Amino acid sequence: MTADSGPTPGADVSTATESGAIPLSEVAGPFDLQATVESGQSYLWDRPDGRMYESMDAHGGDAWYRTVAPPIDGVTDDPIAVRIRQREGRLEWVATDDPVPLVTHLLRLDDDLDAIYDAAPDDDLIQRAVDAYRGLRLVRDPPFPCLISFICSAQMRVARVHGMSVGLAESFGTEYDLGGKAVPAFPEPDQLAGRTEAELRDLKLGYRAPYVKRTAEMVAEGAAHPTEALGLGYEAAREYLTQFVGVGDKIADCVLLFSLGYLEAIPLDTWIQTAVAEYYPDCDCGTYAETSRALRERLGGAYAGYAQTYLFYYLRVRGDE
DNA sequence: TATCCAAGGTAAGTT
DNA sequence: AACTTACCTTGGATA
Repeated sequence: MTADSGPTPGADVSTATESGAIPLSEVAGPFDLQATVESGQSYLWDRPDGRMYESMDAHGGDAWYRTVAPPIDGVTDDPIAVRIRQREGRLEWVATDDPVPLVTHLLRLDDDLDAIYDAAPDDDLIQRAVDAYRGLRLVRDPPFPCLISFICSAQMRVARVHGMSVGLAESFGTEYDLGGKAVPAFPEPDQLAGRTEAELRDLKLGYRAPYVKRTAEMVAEGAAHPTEALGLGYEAAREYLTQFVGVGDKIADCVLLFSLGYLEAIPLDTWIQTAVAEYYPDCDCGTYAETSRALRERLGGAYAGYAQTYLFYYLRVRGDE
C-alpha cells in the first residue's frame, strides 16, 4: 500500500543526463520525426513547447519531443527519459541513459523504408500520401501505454487523446528528471488500477474511464497482458486483445500495428472507412473482419499497415482528396 | 449566445 | 451473427 492516493506522482529523480546524436545517414531510408510523432499513431510523445498538432503541414520542423519509456524486453533494462529533435541530418538526443537502442526501437529506425516504399501498392492515392509524407515511420509504442491510450481514442479527436494521455501521466505517473525538467512517465498498470472511476473522469475520459480502469486491473492482476498476443497469428492476436475492456477490433488493430509489430494490421477507423467507400468500394464486405481482409490485400499485404498510416495522416491533414 | 454535431468505437441488449 | 442504441466531453460549425 503506497500512500500516493492523490494526484501527486512519486518523484523518482535521476540527475545524470547524457547527450549525443544519431546521424540519419545510418538509417535505412528517409526519416521525418514530426510526421512520425504527430501523425496520430502515438500519443506517448509530447512537445515541451506545447505546440503538438498545431502545424502538421510544416515539414522539417526541428522541435523537441520527449517521452519516458518503460523497460522493453531485449532493448532496455530500465526506464529512460529522453528528448530528441531532428536537425541538420541528425537526431539529437538528451537522455537519462544511452537512448540509441531505445529510440531506434520506438521509431522503427531499423525499418528499411525504401524497401517498404518499393513494395507499396501501385495505387495513385497511396503514392500521393507517400510523396506527401516521405520519412514517416510507424512506431513501436510500449504495449501497455499504447493499449490504454488507444482505449482513450474512441470517438475522440487526436489532440484530445494526446491531452488525456498527458493528463494520465501528469496525474498518476512517475516523474523523471531530465536535465532539470520533470517529465512524467505514462502510468504503470497498478498506478492506474488503483484509481477510482471518478478520478479518471476528472481527466475528461468520459465513458472511457471504467474501460481504462478495468483493463488496467486485468493487466495489474496478471489476468492478461498485451504482449501475450505476440507469437499468435494476426487474426488470433486481434481476437486476444479484444478481451480487454474497451477494446474492439479497431483498437486491437491499433495496438497490433503501433506497438506489437503486426505491420499487416489496418485499423478501420472513420477516415479509412471513408476512403474505402470513396476509393475502394469493392473492399467493403460488410463486416470489419472481411473488409479488413480485402483492404489488406489491396494495400499490399505484409506492409498494409504502413499504407494505412500514410493514408490516415494524408486524409486527416488534407481534409479530403 | 444557444444549439447541434462529429470526433481514429465499444458494450450491452434485440432481432 | 447482424443490427441498434447509449455513452462522456468538447471545440468548431451553424443558426
